[in-house]
Amino acid sequence: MILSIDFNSDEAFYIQLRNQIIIGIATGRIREGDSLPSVRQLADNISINMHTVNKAYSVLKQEGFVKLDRRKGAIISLDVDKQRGLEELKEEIAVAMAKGICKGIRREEVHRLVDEIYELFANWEEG
Amino acid sequence: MILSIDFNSDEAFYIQLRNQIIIGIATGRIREGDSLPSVRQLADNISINMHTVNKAYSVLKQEGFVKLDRRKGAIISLDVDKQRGLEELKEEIAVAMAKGICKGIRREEVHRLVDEIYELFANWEEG
DNA sequence: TAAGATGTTATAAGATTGCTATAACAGATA
DNA sequence: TATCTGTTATAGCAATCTTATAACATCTTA
Repeated sequence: MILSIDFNSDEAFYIQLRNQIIIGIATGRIREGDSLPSVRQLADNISINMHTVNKAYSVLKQEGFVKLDRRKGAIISLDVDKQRGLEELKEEIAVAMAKGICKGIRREEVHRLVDEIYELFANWEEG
Repeated sequence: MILSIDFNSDEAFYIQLRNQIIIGIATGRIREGDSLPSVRQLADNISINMHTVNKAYSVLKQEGFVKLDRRKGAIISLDVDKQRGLEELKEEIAVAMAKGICKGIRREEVHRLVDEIYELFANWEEG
C-alpha cells in the first residue's frame, strides 16, 4: 500500500498518515496481522521526520488500530469496541451534518451519501 | 441562544463558537435575518477576547452562514450552494466512516445514526 | 453636533502545536 | 558483533491560538 504526504495540505502530516492507514484498513488493502513499514523506513521513503511517523503510529495505537512491537514494528491489530465506535462516529459527523442541514441537504440525501461512501470503500481501486 | 466556551476543550474557542452557531441554525433556534451579538458584547459575555469572536464570525462569513455589516453587526444569511455542500459533507464524514467500518459498524447502523442526528436536531431542547 | 456602538485593521507578546534534528537507550535479530 | 526495532530526551524553528492595546471609518442615537 502506498502512503504519501501532500506537503501543500493544511492537514498535519501525522493526521494524513493516520487517515490513509485507516482508509487502507477499511478498504481491505491492509488486514489484521499485516505490518506497517518501520518508522525510520517510512520516514525515509516519504521524506519526513521519523518522529512524525512515530506520532502517526502512536495515535493509531491509542485509537486501537495497531500494536507496536519493538521486535516486529507496527502490526495491524483491531481493538473493536463497537459501542464506543458508534458514539465516536456520532460525535464526529454531527457538526458536519448540522452544516449540511443549513445548506438544505435532506435526510435521504445523507443516506445516499453514506451508501456512496460504503460503495467507494467496498470497490476501492488503487490510485 | 446561549453561546458558551468549554475552556478545557482541546477545540479552539473560535471553532467551538462556529460549531454552536451552525448547530443553532440547524436546530432552528437561529433563523435567517437574526443577528448575532456584536463581537465586543459576546467577547465580554463569555470572557474571551474580541478577536477570537471576530475570527469565529469571519469563518462563518467565509463559509456562507452570516453577513457582516458594519452598521448592524453579524446577520444570519445563508448562502446555499447545495452541490458544494454535498461534496463537503462527503469529504467530512468519509474518514470518520472509514474508522467506523474498521470498528465493525455496518451500513444500516450508520443510517440509524444519521436518523438519530436528524431527530436530535429536529427536536432540540435547550440544555 | 457630539457620544457611543459597530466592524476592521495593526502590532505585539505568550503559549501551544507541528515538524525537524540529533542523540542515545534497550531489546530483538542476523 | 553489527544492525534493526520502538522509545525517550532535548532543542530549535515556524505556525497557530489567544490575548492585549490601540486606532480608524462608519453608522446610530441622544
